[in-house]
Amino acid sequence: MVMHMNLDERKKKILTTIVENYIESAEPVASKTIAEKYEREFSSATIRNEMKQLEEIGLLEQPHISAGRVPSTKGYRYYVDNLMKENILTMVDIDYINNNIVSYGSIEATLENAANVISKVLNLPAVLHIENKDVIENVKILKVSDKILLIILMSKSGTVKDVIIKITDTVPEDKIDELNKLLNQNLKGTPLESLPNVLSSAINNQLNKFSDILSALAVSLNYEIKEDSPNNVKTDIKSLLDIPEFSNTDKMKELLNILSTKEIINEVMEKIKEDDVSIVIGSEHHDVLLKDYSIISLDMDNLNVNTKLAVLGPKRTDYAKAIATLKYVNNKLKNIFSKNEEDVEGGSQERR
Amino acid sequence: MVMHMNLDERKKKILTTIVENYIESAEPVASKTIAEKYEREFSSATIRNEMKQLEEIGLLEQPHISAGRVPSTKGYRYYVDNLMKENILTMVDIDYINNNIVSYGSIEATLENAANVISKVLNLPAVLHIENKDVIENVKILKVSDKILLIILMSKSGTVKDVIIKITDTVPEDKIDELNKLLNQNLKGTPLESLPNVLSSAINNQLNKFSDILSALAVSLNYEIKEDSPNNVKTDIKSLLDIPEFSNTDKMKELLNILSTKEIINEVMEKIKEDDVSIVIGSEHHDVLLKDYSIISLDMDNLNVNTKLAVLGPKRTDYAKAIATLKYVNNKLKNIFSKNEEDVEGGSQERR
DNA sequence: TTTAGCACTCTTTTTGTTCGACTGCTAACA
DNA sequence: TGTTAGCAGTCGAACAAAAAGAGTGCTAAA
Repeated sequence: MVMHMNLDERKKKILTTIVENYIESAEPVASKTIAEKYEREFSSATIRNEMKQLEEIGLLEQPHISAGRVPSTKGYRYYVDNLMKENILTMVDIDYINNNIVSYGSIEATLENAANVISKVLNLPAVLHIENKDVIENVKILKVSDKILLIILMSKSGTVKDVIIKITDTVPEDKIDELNKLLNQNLKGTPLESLPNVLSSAINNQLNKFSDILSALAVSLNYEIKEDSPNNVKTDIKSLLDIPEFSNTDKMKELLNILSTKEIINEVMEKIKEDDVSIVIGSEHHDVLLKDYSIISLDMDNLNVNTKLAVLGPKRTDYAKAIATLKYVNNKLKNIFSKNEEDVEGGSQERR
Repeated sequence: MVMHMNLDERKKKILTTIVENYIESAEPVASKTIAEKYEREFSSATIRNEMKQLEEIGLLEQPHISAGRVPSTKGYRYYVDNLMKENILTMVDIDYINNNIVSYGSIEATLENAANVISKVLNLPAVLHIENKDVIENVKILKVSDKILLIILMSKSGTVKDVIIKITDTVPEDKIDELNKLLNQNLKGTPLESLPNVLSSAINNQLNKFSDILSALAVSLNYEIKEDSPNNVKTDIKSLLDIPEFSNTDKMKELLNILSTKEIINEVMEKIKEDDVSIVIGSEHHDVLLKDYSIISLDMDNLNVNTKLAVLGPKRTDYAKAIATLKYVNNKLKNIFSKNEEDVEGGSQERR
């Protein structure tokens, strides 16, 4: 995907200026603006000539003949691959991140919070995709009181999920022991994700005499998993409305539509593969609906959880800042998770 | 608040038509439209005379001289108090509600889901306010494994909250028993809401030798409570954008602003008192920011949880449908909760 | 009391005009 | 050969004027 093309220094300068100017202002950039920026190192006429050539090789576009130039998808690509300088986050952003990236109870909650922080810093929607590869190691049933059972699911990696079940009739101790044994046999090695399915098929087969207890368990787990599976999009709509690209209703609807269409987001998330920040710009997307959007994403593996985090914005996104933010947050998260690993990872229970 | 005023039948007819027409179309209603609707039972000129009188008593307004009429706040009020017929929900809506109002694990989850359903049916933002008056009855600590403790909080009403705590150093059995005793002494009778505060002050006093365990508990509870306290607003932004009142960016921002301003929403929620559906229209609100909005709300008490559910819309809201929906959902919820009560209430653990 | 009809008002839509922002090109210049 | 000043040309944005349309209020008559 990396774009090579031999541009002379002046063309690089001009392209850089146009991209960065447009990212900031959302207005097409005129030759005069560039000439002034370089204090008339070259005249606007010269720049016009250069711009024309840049347009011919497809790096720039002109909304209409009497307008300035705007980067094309190829233009952004060239900029991202060759011209962009590393962004240094402002102290404000760094402080915000430092104060807000913290460890919550569970890995999931910690990551959700991180997605929220990223969305706030970049003022763009952040999409979080968590794939929990953890499998169940051990099941424990405790009788809390006469009519309350506690089922504790411990996973291979050491995380714990627990569910409280209220039952109608008292169950004798030995029955509970039996169920405990059976559950261990049936569930050991089951990935957390497929737990509800495995459980419901178990209810229909060997374990049907415990169907009361187990279906209560299934309902509760199902709710949790149902909750998480619609892609986890974090964004502040109010501030999105301030972005010129989304300040009209139709564009806003388009964006919301993209964000709520599982298929689109899933396809995007699945394609994230590299273990670093990756960027897909406008028409580089497979889906035409995304032709005006860019996605900056990060693939990170923490413990047994494969996490993908993506930020969706207009093509005119501050790529450098987005990358810097994702990387910085990622490092913070790595610290948190590795520290937890040392101590004894996690703080408490899996919530939300 | 109920409005009385002697209108003759024809005026009532006309007012009703104007309100209902405007609720449906969002366009000022013209005399001609009304005349046609009644198949020229009376001429448009007659209706114009009537409309003028209705305007004089303050029930109608005219956006400008050559426009039709729009109900004033007083007009809506008169309609709601005297003219409105009971709405019969469509089969589609009833089916949707029947299929989606179900009991989830906890009361909170069930109510949140209900708020979501209401928001979907009415296509308006729904605000949920849960005030849990339940107090802690009993605390139990279980040692799940060497480094994992489970703390179970049972409330007076029988609901259960539990938290898993991972600890660094193994704690001997007798220490745990001691902590358990102390916790019971300290927490019994504490309302769930003030748990984090009580806990953190306990850490600073008698219980400070268990601060490791207790602060982990506090963090986890804090997260939960922090999550819930920003008022629980359920809405689908995408479809809100289709409502004429919110289809421009500024109005949308205003709405989002209202919904995210705790003070406004809290004040509104606190005022909800009657044990039935109540309606506040436009300028009847204390807060001028709400002058273009109406709130239809429901106060329901389930078990130990005082629940208030409000729907916020433009003044041009379909009040009859809103009322019908709230009532219908409320009945469904009452069924669910009373059934749970019988069986053994709840299904499982408190989640989310 | 009702109503037909018309003058009047105000908004919305359309059309026309001007203004300004840029470019592209040409011709001159270094 | 590359650079630049200058100017004609293009197009959008802003503004103004004109026309169309929607409704009312009022008058006068039924």
